[in-house]
Amino acid sequence: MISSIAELISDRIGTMPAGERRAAQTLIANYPLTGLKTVAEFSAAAGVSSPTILRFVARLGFQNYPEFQSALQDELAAQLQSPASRTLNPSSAGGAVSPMLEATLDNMRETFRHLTDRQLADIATRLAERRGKTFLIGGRFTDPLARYMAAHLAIIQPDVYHLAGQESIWRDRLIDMGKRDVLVIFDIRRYQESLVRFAEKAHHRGVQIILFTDQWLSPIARFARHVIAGRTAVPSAWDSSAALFVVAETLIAAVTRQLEAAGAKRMRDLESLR
Amino acid sequence: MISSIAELISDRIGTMPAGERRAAQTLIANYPLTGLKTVAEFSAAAGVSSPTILRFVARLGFQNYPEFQSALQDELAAQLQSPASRTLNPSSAGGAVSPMLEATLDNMRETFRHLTDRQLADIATRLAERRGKTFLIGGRFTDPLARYMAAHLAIIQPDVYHLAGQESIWRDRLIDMGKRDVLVIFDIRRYQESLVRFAEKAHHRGVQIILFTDQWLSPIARFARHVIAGRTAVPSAWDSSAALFVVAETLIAAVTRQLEAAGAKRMRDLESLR
DNA sequence: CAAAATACGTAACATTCGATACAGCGCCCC
DNA sequence: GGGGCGCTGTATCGAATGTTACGTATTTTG
Repeated sequence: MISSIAELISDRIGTMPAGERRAAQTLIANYPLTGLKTVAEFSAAAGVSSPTILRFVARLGFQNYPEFQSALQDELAAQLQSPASRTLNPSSAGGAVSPMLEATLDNMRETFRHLTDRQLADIATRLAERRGKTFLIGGRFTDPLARYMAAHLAIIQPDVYHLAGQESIWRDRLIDMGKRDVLVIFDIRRYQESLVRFAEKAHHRGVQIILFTDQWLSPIARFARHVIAGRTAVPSAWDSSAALFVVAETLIAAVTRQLEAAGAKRMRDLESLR
Repeated sequence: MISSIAELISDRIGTMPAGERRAAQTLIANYPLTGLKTVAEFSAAAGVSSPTILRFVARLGFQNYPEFQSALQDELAAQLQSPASRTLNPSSAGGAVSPMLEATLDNMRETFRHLTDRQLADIATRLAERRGKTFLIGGRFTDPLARYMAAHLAIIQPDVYHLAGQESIWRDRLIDMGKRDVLVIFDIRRYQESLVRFAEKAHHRGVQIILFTDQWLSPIARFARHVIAGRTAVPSAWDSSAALFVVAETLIAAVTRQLEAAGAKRMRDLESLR
C-alpha cells in the first residue's frame, strides 16, 4: 500500500539507475520542495541533466512533469490542512525501524526528565569557567562521545584535552591534573575497570569529575561531582548512547552560550588562522 | 515588522482594487498553494484575468511572478524544516534545555520520516554481506560518529577499518579499495574538500559509498550509492549530529541482527580472547 | 452631469519551459 | 577481448508560460 509519493520513491529507489537515484535522493532530502521547482532547477540541484529528471518522474508512473508537480501539490495541500496527520504518519506502522526510534525518543525524554535545567546550567558553568584544564575520556564505545565533545569545547576555549590511546598514556597525564581541573568521563556498561581506577586517582588529586553514565550508574559515580544518567535500553543487541549524546550536545550549546563573548573572539581568531 | 508574505498581503489588502483583492483572498484561502501554480491557474481560481494576478504580485513588491513564487517556496521550506515552529506549542515549559531537546526530537522524527524501512534494510544488507572490506571516515565533527559505528561493526565482522589521522594517511589506503568494498562517509556542513576529493577517487575505483550528510546534501551525494540526510538544525551555535547518530545506531542494530548467526560466534570468540 | 483617472480584460509577443531525438559512453555478458 | 545493451548528456523542437500594449468599462472628481 503506497499512499505518498515519497513512499513510492523509496520503494523503487533500489531499482533505479545511478542518475535517477541521485534525483530521488535530492528530492527526498528536501521533500517535496525540489519537486515543485522547474526541471532545470531540479536537475541542477541533483547534479544531473534535465532528461534524467524527466525519466525519473516517468519511472514513477507520471505521464509528464506537470502531472508530477500537481500530485506533489495535492499531497502538500493535504498535509498543510491537517497538521495532525503528520505526527501519525504511516511509517510508524510496523516495520523494523520504528521500535528503535521510539525507544530512543523515549530514552531521551526520560533522561531529560530526571535532569533539571539547574543541573545542566551548573555543569555548563563549571565547564565554562576555565580556572583550570578540561580533560575528556571515554570507554570502549563511548570514547567517540568524548571526542565529539572535546572537538567542540576545544574550539571555544583553551586547555581542552581528549585522552586517547593506551591506558598508560593517559595515566601518566594524571600528573598534570589538579583541583582546578575538570575531568569528563563517559562510562556505561560494561564499566571499564581501567576507567574506574583512573577516575579514583584523579579524584584523589582533587580533580572535579563530571560523569556520563547509564541509569545503573558506573562505580565512578562515587567520585563524581556531577552525574548524568542516560537511558540506554533499546531493542538491539547493543546499548544506545544516543541520550548521552544529546545531553552532550545540549551542554556544548550551553557552554558556548556562556562563553559567547570570549568564545566568539576565539572562534574568529581560529578562522583567521586557516 | 512583516516577516511572511501572508502578513504582507493582509497588511495591504485594504488598499487594493477589487480584482486584486479577490486574488489576495483566493491566495490566503489556501495559502500558499495557489501561489505556486501558474498564473493562468491562479487567475482562474480567483476568477480574474492573468494581468490582474501579475499586477497583484507587482503591488506586493515583486519584480515578476517567478520571484514571487521563489519567495513562497523559501517560506514553505522554512516551515517544513522545523515542524516544531508550526505546531507552535507553548505547552512545553520554557527553560534553557527544552528548546534544544524539542528540536532534537523533531529532527529525529523528521529524519526518519524521510527514511523508509526499505532503505535502511538495503543499507544494512550491504553492510552485512561482507564481500569486501568496510571503511568508515568522518569530517571534523563527525569523525566520532564514524568511530562509534566502526567500533561496533568491527566486533561483529572482520575487515572493518576506521580511517583516521592526516589526509595523506587515508588517501594512501585508497590502493586497498576496490569495487567489492564499502565506504561509509560522514560529511555535514561545512563540507570538507578533502573528503569530497577522497570520495571521488574512491568512487572511481568502484567503491560503493554510503553517505551520512545533512539535508543540504554534501557534494559527495553525487558519488554515493546510498544517502542518508539527517536534520541538523537546533537552537545552538553548532549543528546537531544527533539524528545521524541515531540512524547510525539503528543501522548497527540492523546489521547485527542480520549477522546474528555468524556474528554471535565471532563475539564468543572475541570473548574468549580476553 | 461631464471629464479624467483608474481598473480591468483581450490579444499579441517574447521567453522560458518541458519534451524528444540522437549520439557517446560505460558496463556486463558471452 | 568483442559485441550488445542500457544509461546519460547535448542539442533541438514545439508548447505553454509570463509579460506587455492597448482598448473598454468603471469609478471618481470637479
